[in-house]
Amino acid sequence: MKSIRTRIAPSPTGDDLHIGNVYTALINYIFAKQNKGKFIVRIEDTDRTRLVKGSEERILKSLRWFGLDPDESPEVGGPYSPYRQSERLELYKKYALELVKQGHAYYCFCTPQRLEQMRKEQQSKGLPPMYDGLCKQLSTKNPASPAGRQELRTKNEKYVIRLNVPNVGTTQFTDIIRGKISFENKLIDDQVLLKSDGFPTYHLAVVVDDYLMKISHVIRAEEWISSTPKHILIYQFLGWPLPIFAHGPILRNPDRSKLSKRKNPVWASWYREQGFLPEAILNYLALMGWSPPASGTDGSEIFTLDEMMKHFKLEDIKPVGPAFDLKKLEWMNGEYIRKTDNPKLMAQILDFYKEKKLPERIVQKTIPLIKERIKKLSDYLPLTEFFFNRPAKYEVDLSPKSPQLSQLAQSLNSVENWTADNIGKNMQELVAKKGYKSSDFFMAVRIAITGKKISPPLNESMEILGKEEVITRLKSFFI
RNA sequence: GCCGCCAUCGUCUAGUGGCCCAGGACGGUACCUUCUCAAGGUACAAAUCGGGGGUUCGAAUCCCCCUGGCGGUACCA
Repeated sequence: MKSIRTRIAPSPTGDDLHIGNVYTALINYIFAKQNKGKFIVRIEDTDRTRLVKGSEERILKSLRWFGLDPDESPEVGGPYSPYRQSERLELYKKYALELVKQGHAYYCFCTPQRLEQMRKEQQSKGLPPMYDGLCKQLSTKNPASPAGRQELRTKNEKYVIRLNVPNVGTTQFTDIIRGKISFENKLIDDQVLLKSDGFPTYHLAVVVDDYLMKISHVIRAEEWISSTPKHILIYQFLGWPLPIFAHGPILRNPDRSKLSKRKNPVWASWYREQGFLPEAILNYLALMGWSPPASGTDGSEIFTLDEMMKHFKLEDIKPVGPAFDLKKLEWMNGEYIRKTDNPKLMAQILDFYKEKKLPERIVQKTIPLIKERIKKLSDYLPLTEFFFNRPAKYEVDLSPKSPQLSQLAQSLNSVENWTADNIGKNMQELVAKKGYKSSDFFMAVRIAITGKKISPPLNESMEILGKEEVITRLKSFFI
């Protein structure tokens, strides 16, 4: 069997790895790995105007954070280097010229202004905006080689190379996820292949690289469906075998438009900074358009990458564009936090707040108290701040409770063995002896100690804080 | 406009002709537990399977039309 090779091809034009790319990467990764194949990352940096500095590094870093480690990439190299398109310019040029030589592509000298004008006219006539083929006619009128057309022009004049799409027939392909899809050739535009700055467009570069890098399955998002016939034409003109295509859904905003940074957090870094765990995000993403089969699994929506690999089938992905639901992601993240063992969770929290340099001793003790109370790592500090600093303000005015707090301080002073159990017992006895209303009393204590109406369990918190500190905090209300 | 893809609870989905007057999960509501909040448990509400036609003894499941949503329509990817 032919070896399976998949790839993702992010372009470094944004802040970081886009969550939609994470989704595509996940599917490509799973599919490659379950077939003992290779997962490749290729950086598509052919748009010089939109290039964002540092973007590539952050994309690669985020991919590592998710554990979706590529077998070949600009970082780790591989047998088909380089994996950055800006370093492969000669290749694209070579094949573009070959297409020109065969008459499957031609030089175009039209200016952006003319193109804009042309489209305007077409639109006003209700026609689909497409290149009108002016330069193609000129080049065919000239019986010399199409390349000769270039010589007719002044040396410095800018040109592009366009794909010569036949105006008859149809181009079709079978998509693993969607079945047969076909397009009429006469509706396919003479796409620019090589830009005037010498860089290829996506359409040329993707075909050349996928062929040269022996990509077996092109698994990408739905937005590429309508350019696929252009790619197929290029494969055919160059006499190359077609890869297998699979177009997954694109993630949607809650309003169902294509997931965008204006309406939803999209950068991997945002999720990291919010304290989402990479495993949880991947698990959540896996559920977009796919679900574990009823047989062979317990039907749980919580599963590891390994489990997913056992059951995943590319053809089972649903083509419907799913809305991204942050609420469900948060729930799932909470599930993962609760599943994490305490030492590991402590390490994650310490790392998450590394610039704050939280004392490990206290963090360690608080873990059991907050584990089932946080959904994201960023929920930790708001809940536990009182362990590290005395409350700066109190949510309720405690002055009317001063006598009770004073009694408590006195009573607590007699506790010899400062444990949660003993503290609890001592307080219960005081409540019984004095006939306090217990919910009021404990709320007052809670606020006195933590500053807030909502807190981790009181007794345990007081144990961690220590007798001296607890009494000091109580004293501030009656001295 | 044109081309293409898609269509089951608010959301993610199960479901491939009878087991479905549609199952699960998130979210919501109520109750239990409880010194707060969570977590956990139990229950409830929530889809006339977008609409209309077929095919069939029988359709969420197959076919057609309509509608709607989305994507594409760049010297962006």
